[in-house]
Amino acid sequence: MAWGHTMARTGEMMRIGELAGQAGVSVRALRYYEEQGLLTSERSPSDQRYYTEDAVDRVRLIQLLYAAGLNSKAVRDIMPCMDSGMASTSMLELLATERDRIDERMRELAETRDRLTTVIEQGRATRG
Amino acid sequence: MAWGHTMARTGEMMRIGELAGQAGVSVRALRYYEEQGLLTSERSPSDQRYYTEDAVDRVRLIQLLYAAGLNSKAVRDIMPCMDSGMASTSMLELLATERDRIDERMRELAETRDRLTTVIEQGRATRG
DNA sequence: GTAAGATCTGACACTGACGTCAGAGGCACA
DNA sequence: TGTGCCTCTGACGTCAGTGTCAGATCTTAC
Repeated sequence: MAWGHTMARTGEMMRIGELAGQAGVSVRALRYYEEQGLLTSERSPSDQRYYTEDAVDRVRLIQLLYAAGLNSKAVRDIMPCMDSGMASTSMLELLATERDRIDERMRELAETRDRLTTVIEQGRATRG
Repeated sequence: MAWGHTMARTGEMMRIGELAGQAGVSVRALRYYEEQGLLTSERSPSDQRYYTEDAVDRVRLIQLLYAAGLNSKAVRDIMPCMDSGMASTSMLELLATERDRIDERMRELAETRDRLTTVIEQGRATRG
């Protein structure tokens, strides 16, 4: 599976279905991520996408960021620093902003959970 | 503002615009909540909605539950127990399930925040 | 009584992250 | 050389939580 000089790595690469399976997302989602500029792929001469193992972690990170309430644009903006570990001052601000947003969401979640817990305790007490 | 025997409370009531303002949501959202069975209102003879003060907290709770990732149906299902403090066994299970879901979301958020923090620290170290 | 603003009921628009389908082509195995 | 599964692009569908608009009615202030 080496289609010439365009290949980056000679290690085993996987096609989109396998990546989807390993990362626990749909094939459609992966194509969508690529469309949004969050994920890249090598293409075979017949335009089939091929990925390295690294892509699995990357996809999981994307999912984490989505789950944290970031949208495609926000994810696209911060992915470069997540990759490189390098960040300009403005990037650092962006990262800090997103982190603060996550903290805020965690506070809200904690409040909601506490309210649910209260009701649960109350209900258990009521019915012995 | 007493339109007869249908009125529940003689205390001051507010119209939809004021509730929206106090609860920090749009008028449209309030009508949607009612449509979904999450919020009720007294109606004047000319079909204008009137709310008591309690509605403010209720709307905030709805928002909290939405923010926690519950959809309309889930909110509708658990609101009765939130109101009454009473819950059947199956209701308690439902509440516990939702609480566990929230715990899981909090864990994910914590992980994401930690990863962001790592990158931030790294970036700060890199540029002094 | 009249003008201004709030509210009413539909109903269609929109956004984001996909699902789903159609029609065409690729890959592997016999 | 078929056959069965995978993948491709493109495009429309979905779902939730609204935004927005139209046209009518209500309320409030002067």
